[in-house]
Amino acid sequence: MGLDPGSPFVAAVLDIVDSIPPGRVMTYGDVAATLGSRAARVVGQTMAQFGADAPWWRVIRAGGHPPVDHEERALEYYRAEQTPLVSPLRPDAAYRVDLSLARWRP
DNA sequence: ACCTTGACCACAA
DNA sequence: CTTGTGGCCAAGG
Repeated sequence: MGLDPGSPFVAAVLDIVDSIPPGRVMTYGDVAATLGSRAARVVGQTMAQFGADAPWWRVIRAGGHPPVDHEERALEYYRAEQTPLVSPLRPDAAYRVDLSLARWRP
């Protein structure tokens, strides 16, 4: 179940993700919009199924949060790539990427 | 053709 | 911060 692996949409999404430079990010919606689409969810499905060999941590949600259930692994990449983060005000709150600095627009 | 399922999004309360 | 609502779109049943 899932997307067609041969779909042009899938290939296009992965091309864009591969083009995001280290330390920068795009939102799911940004990737879709770059393809002239509003299918942010389908971008998410694409990453879930075919994103393992792509820099998946550079595609995040519109609020700056990394993909659900991948926050810990993503953080390691952000530290290594010097991706600008927004430190939580409260220690228990989730971290976010600083989109105003890190957002990449092709 | 209808319904459900998602690494989603915007907005309101 | 949290929920809820409505919208989006491809794939599969």
